[in-house]
Amino acid sequence: MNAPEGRSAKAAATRAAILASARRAFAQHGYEGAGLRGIAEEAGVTAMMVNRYFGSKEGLFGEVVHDTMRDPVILSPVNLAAADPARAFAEALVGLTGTEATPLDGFLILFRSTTSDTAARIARARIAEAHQRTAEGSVAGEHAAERAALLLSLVAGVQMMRQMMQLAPLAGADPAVLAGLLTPVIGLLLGRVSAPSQG
Amino acid sequence: MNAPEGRSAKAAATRAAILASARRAFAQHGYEGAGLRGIAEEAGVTAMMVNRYFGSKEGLFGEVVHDTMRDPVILSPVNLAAADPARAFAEALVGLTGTEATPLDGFLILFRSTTSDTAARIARARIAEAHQRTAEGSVAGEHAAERAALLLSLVAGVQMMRQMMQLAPLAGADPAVLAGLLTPVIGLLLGRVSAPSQG
DNA sequence: GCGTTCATTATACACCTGTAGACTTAAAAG
DNA sequence: CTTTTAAGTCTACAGGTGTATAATGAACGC
Repeated sequence: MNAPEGRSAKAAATRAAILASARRAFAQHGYEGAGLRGIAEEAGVTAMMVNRYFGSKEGLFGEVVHDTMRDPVILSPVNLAAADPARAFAEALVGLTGTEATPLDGFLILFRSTTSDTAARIARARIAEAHQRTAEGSVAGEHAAERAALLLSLVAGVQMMRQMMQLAPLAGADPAVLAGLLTPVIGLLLGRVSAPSQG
Repeated sequence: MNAPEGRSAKAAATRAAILASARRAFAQHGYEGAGLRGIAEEAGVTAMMVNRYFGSKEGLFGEVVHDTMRDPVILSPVNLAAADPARAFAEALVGLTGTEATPLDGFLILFRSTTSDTAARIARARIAEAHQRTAEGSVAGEHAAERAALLLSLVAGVQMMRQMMQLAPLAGADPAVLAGLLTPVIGLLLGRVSAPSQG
């Protein structure tokens, strides 16, 4: 496909391949369930390359999490700039297909890796971070912290029921219907009342 | 503490001890993360007792899931018989402390075990089952299937953010506040409008 | 009493895990 | 060409996993 120019370019490509493979593996099998040999094989190299480029499995996981969580998780400011933030939010949540690499991949990785103490600590810190960002920037009204937490819970729950449990009405239903149902709920949690607009 | 009468009574006690230990272990570390030796040690026996009583690790997991999921998961009919179903539902959800064995332990076990293909299949079937029960028995109005799925997502999300991610506003906040915030949300999803009643 | 039965343990096996060190191989520099 | 440098692999090790088989030891029926 693309011919690398030098050895260092190839090295960077290998590193990226490992990272991509690791992201998929961690999202699917969790921290403990994913094996270095499997990750390396999917990247086309040996398991030792992981240790060469990332020091250890823990180091690789940290890099993956850092990489995936770099962009603001869900509540990107673009949603709030819309005329109807709740509807924009709902549509953004529903619109994510979940099959490809989405910003919510990070959620899967974090939740699937909570069984490991090492990964759980990282995951909790990331979630608390996202929560604080949500509470400060997106939620209005009283009990903003609680509202933000519930909003985060809803997003996480929907994503899990869809991606992990493959619940039919969420995985294969009409996105418009889901968005319509979610809009008032999210509006309630955001503290910004949105027009019902159903009928 | 309690003196067993015979050897068969002691055997039953051992079996129960293994089952209880396994439930805790699976809920905390997931299917793959939990080790038979650890489960057995916490039950005060050797790892081989697990195979003796349950055949294999997979058999043990199946028994644990069956045992935990025996009672209706969350939407017990008692909630719907209340004067304000949404509020009763919200209070029931918030009231679960999560530290002891609750009906929602099953959720944790299922979600934590989705990394294993074997366990994932069982988990999906159980969730689909709970969804159908919810959609048919508790949710009113149009798009009952989608509403039930979103309600299940909310419950699962709250429980995860609290038990797995230990998000502060959910893990340690005032239950009354959370219930007050959740009531209208749940009412919206149930399709039964509940009185605001926050004055 | 003896012999049987069954709960329980001890030992062992084959496999998998993450990782360390020595080795190979190919690209760059002289 | 030769030498050097770094990417990549091979082999191996210590520890863990689930599990099968053999041995132990105490409670039961006779």
